[in-house]
Amino acid sequence: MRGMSEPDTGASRAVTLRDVARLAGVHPGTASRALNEQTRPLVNEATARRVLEAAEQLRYRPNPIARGLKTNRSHTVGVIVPDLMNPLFAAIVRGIEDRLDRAGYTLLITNTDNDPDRERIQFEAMLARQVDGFIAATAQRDHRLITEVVGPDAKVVLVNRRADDNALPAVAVDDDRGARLAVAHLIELGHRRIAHLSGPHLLSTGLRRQQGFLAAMSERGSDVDPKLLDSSHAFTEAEGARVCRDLIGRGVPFTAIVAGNDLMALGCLDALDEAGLRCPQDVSVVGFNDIPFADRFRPPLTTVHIPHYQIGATGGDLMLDMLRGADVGRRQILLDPELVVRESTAPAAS
Amino acid sequence: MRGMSEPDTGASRAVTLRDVARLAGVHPGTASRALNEQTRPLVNEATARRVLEAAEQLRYRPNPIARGLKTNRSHTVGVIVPDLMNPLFAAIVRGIEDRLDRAGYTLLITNTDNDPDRERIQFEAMLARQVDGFIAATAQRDHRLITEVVGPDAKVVLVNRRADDNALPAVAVDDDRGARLAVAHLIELGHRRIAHLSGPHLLSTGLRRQQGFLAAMSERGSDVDPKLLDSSHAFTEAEGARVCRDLIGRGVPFTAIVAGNDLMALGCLDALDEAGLRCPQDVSVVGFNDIPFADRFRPPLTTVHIPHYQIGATGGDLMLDMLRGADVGRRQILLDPELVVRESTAPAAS
DNA sequence: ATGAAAGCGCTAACAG
DNA sequence: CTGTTAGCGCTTTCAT
Repeated sequence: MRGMSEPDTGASRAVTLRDVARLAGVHPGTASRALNEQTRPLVNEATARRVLEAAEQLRYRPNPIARGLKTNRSHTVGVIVPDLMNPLFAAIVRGIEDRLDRAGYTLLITNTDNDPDRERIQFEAMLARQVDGFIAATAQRDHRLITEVVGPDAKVVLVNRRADDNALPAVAVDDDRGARLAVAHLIELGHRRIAHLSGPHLLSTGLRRQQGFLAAMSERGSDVDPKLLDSSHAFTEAEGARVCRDLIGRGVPFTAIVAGNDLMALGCLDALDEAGLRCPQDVSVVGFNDIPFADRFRPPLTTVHIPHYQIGATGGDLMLDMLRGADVGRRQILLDPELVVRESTAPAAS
Repeated sequence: MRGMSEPDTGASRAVTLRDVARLAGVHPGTASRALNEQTRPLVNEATARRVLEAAEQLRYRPNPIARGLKTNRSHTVGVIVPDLMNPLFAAIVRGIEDRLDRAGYTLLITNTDNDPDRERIQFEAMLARQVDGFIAATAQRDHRLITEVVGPDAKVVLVNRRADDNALPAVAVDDDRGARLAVAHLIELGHRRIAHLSGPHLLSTGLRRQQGFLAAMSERGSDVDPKLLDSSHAFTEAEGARVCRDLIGRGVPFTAIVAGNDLMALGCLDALDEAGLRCPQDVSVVGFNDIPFADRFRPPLTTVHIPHYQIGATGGDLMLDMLRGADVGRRQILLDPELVVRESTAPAAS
């Protein structure tokens, strides 16, 4: 009868706790206690050693699935980002991974492409998979979507985003300060007619940067022509190009643009180019985020640097705190942005 | 006694199959059958409907952990890449994710930074987590590391890499053809003294591209000066710069470089710049991969385009085939590269 | 200090 | 067609 095809999962039956226990000549319960850091003190030292050795010898690997079923913890954390192909989020995820991995957690990573439906589905899928917590970089300012799906007392931390009411712990950059940095730089270069093309106002990074921009401009006595203000539907090159084309089409003069982020800045460069305007000779452009390769672009992009990796790492730490049962409340960790001056900005053409 | 702090996993006890069964007035076994596509035909239609409704009403979400423990399948696939921050791999992962997600699989993604120790650890961790299969973009030409760790009959597919003996199913690009495309282009531009700075020869992409380069050169009657050949320790900007500096330092004249990949090409640009050589006026540079933003670089990079997303998607499909029990054997799927001419190449200075 | 036994949530073999 | 039973691999009372 052999040769009958079995389900064949590919693995030659894994060694289980019982195998270890048998080899060590103890009861599985004892083996479990010996193998577990926490409970090891409960067991005779010599016995423990025997169990450890048996485990070693059999190359025993505990099955976290089984453990999770019992303990109701999966040692898994869900990470939800708009798009991994955006180098900003890739970097943030690396930061998260490094911290969580070290603590024995595995990541479930997923992209939403900023589609709320997809986001909801992904949250639910992760919930079903029993993740112990969520780290989200997709959140809208109004975090109801998340809260509704995962419930009020799920462990959630936001990265590179904040909720309006600060109800969710978050690690982000001080967008207001970042925008001010950009404005200050342009003003120093002699620019007065500065446009701001912001990201979607549903996102904290879209709205707050605009608020910072507006505040900085008014504090420096520069009125902002509303015609020099617009916001995109997404933080993408295509959307950056679109709003920039609109801006140019309005015929209102301007000598500089503060873009919602680097990708939008890239779109602006395209639109300017199409219109025969050169950067920085005719129009200066400032981005936001300082994504990898920003220094390689043509021209190298002046932009507001944010500590990508650090945002992720700090977010990971925050999640670990929560996972350990700490009450982080509605902690908001704001990291500092920094202006990086490169070649997409120049003195205003007078 | 209430108020005693319990483990508090954050979730208010999830609704289980028993709850559904109770509400529908059936035995949990029946509920299970009704809920499962596969086994639904086994149960009375009316009963099934009742169960489905109960499930709906309670917002029941099956617990895949528990299911997995029983069925010995986790519906999870491990994805191992060198570095998600490399836009090439981010794109490949998106391709994988789209296919697998659609089929109900969840991804465990991890980076190795090309560290074999880390790679081994990650494979083991995923194995412990009971993944149903592995998709690896990290594999060395000698795949022993993988095979040793996961065993001979684990389900593995390689993406953007191949094993020397073709023992592992793989989705990759025809590196040989890609390299030939690059050489043909340069020769047409009048270049004769062409250098090749390849990636690590431990990786198929490092070696095969070099072989293609060599073959193309000799077929076209151009001898290759061994002094114009070198290989790096990693596919990175830093390594590209290093080998290019070495190349320049050797004092052997050359007018063009075929770089192991785009990142190395970027490093070459840096090294050329340091040496006061301009690209493309003095030296032409061709990359490989056509990573996102390659068209934005200074100068826009002439490079061999490969279908990133498609590699991932096809790899995902291949994995799904295996997961469904198909015998894919040692199938090697080779996708076609395409030369994209931009501004980092120009006619040879005579 | 250790063994016994129950059970996490689910599926599957077996009855009926 | 449906209920019963057992058990996936592990942890955790409860005894002893």
